[in-house]
Amino acid sequence: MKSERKIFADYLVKKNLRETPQRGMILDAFLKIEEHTTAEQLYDIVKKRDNTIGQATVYRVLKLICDAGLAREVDFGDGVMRYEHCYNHPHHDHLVCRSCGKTVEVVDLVIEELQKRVAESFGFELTDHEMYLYGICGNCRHKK
Amino acid sequence: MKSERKIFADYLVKKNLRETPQRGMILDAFLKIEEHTTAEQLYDIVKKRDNTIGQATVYRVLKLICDAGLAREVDFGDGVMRYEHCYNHPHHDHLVCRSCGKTVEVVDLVIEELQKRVAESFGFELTDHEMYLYGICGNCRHKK
DNA sequence: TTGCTTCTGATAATCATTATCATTTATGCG
DNA sequence: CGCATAAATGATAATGATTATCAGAAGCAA
Ligand SMILES: [Mn+2]
Ligand SMILES: [Mn+2]
Ligand SMILES: [Zn+2]
Ligand SMILES: [Zn+2]
Repeated sequence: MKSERKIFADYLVKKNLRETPQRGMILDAFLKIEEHTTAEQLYDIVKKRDNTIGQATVYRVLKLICDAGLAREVDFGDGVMRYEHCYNHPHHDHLVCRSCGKTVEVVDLVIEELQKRVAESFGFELTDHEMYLYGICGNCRHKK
Repeated sequence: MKSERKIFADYLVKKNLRETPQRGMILDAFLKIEEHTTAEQLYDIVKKRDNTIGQATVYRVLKLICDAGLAREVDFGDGVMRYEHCYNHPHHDHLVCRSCGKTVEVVDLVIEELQKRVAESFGFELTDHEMYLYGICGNCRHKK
């Protein structure tokens, strides 16, 4: 938490951007949330502290947070972008229940290695990837 | 080609929907395209044959074609949905060049198997998945 | 202060997709 | 064949998340 603020401050300095109350408040609110969050949800939270804040600013700061390496976009394909923590949250993929929407963060090093190899076999140098596994969770299966 | 039309016709009958000139024309145009195509691109093609056709109809028929199992949505994350053939085109994932946009269709049975296992290890029954590998293709690498 | 630049919030614009609705077209029946 | 009913179409408006615009506020440098 301390170091995230430091990273963000350093990023602003490096980019010749200013540290403002809004930027600080939005960053703090984002860091407190452990779930995957939309700009709208973050806006609602920040508004409670300062109801003069504009949602355009939330979108703008969220972009800065991503650029600073503290957040990552997650796209579950429902038309709304979500954001998750990046710092001290190493790369992972997502397992999503088609029935209740529950998500689990997963990582499989063998898959990651094979992805690299597949890319290379076609002459590509892999830079990143997206993998979403969809299914029915145990809970939902037992209900039916 | 013949069998795709048959599948679509059967699907319409099963769902009590009518076979119309527009539906036939849009399906034919879609089947002729081998690339990943947007609704807009398909609309432009169909319009050349019948400039009275509406793009809402293209969207509607594209949805029918998907439901009939002849097309699949592909989301490269650029805000536009693309469609690809499904019939006689077994499941595959996509390798996309971040520089030139070139796409390669790939499939790795080991990865597919591991995906199933990862899901099961969390109590999920895997129904489907999305995997996009992003990188720099050989061409683009040599240019730089 | 005084300029100058950056930030912000309100608002309008964008853009792919969906919804609405009046009109057209197909179908089933007497 | 008319007529009633239902489905399909095309034009158009609406949607909704995100982005652009722009006038005013706030910070900074001299
Ligand atoms: Mn996550
Ligand atoms: Mn494909
Ligand atoms: Zn579930
Ligand atoms: Zn390339």
